[in-house]
Amino acid sequence: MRAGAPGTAVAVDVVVVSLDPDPDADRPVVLLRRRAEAPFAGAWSLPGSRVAPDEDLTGAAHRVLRSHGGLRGARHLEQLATFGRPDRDPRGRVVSVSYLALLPRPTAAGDPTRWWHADEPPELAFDHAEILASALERLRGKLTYSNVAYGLLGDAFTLSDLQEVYTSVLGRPLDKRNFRRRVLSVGMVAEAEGQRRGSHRPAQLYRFATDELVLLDDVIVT
Amino acid sequence: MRAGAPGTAVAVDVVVVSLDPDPDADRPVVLLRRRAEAPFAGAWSLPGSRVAPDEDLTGAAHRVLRSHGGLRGARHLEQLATFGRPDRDPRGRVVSVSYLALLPRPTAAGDPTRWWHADEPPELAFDHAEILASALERLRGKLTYSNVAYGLLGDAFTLSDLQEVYTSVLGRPLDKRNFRRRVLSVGMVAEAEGQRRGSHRPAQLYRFATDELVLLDDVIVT
DNA sequence: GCAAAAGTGTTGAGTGTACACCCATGG
DNA sequence: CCATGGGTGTACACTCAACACTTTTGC
Repeated sequence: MRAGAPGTAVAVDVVVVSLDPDPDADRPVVLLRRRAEAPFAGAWSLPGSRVAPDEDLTGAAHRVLRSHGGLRGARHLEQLATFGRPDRDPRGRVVSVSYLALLPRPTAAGDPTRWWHADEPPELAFDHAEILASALERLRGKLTYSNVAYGLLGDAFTLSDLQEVYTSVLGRPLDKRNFRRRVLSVGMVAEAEGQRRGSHRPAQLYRFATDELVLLDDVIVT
Repeated sequence: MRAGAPGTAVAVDVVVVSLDPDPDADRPVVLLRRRAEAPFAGAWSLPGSRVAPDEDLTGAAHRVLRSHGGLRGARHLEQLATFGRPDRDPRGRVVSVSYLALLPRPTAAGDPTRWWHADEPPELAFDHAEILASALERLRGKLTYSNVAYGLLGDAFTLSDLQEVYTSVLGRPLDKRNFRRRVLSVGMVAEAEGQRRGSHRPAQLYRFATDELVLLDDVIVT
């Protein structure tokens, strides 16, 4: 592929983030793909693709998600930044538009992809370590002043689930009473029908007031 | 130019923002270029350029600033977003990486460029109206939680100058005492040597504590 | 009855907001 | 002495942060 094509190519790379399903892990995970060929053979990279000539950038990002099997579950996709150092790809000039995708649970990932803890990634190809870092920073920032958390939760969830999203991504504990008061008072979530049962007191289910990104006037956590 | 070149081209477009020097205007201004040729002949566009094969994206943005005469005075340059609708340029596929540049005063602009009030731009070519709008939104946001204002002020300025930057860009008045207390308490500025004199009490000069972008823990204005 | 997670209020400290007058200079 | 912008302090309302125990269920 790309045998000596001249000029500048445009690609998208997608940082696909979810949460470790182990309830005790409390860590975000990211989908990476092992590279079989040079350059960076054996290293891991973000899933990505060249942008087709008549394809929208967002469309290309969606295609990358689709091409990884079960990644239909993405509930949020946003553009991050564009990386264009001339030497970032040794094969030639490739400008990379990066995207952040969020999904509620890691889908089954077969070779050559795997989920990694986002805070301890393996050796990454190209400038993908930089892209990953900026994605995580953006996500942490947006949690505090928007409802992006919807990208990491299903349609119905408990307030403990929601709090777990926050503690996992931010990497620190939050006070339960203050957290609940806050998310309810800013109107981010509303009660849904039903409860979740377990070997303990049932928990009220909630849903997001809206499934679109909303920037909040107030901040959830400081 | 660009006679039938296939594939995807990459360009940068720069939203150059400053403040109307008329002290009563209190409005941000933006540099636009009148298009002589099709497409969009007669319309106005953001200054921009194709990215050269061995050129960094940031380098291309700097080159665009340099190529417009006196624009050496830019004190801030940051990437905004990348626009890539396949049909955004009728001549062929061009992906545009947009940048925001700030400078303290509008420099002399000769044909075919002119400064326009940013809130009442003329008819714009391509998707440049969208790019301009997102630039202004980003600037307003960053004023509140960072020291970007340094991009719109010289090395020494009075606190009234600084407040004028805020009221111009945000488009609303701010309480003088609260504003001063805030910018001083977050350590954004420090006293400089000297005063500015006029037909009134002299004003203490200040400078920014740092000339690099700093995200603040606290917010200047709500 | 035990384990496990859900759910719930109050208080004190600190911060944000509103507000009006005197000061120093140039002309 | 007048006009112009520069500079300053306080009181009140509100918000934020810290904190521990009871409830409901499954087993």
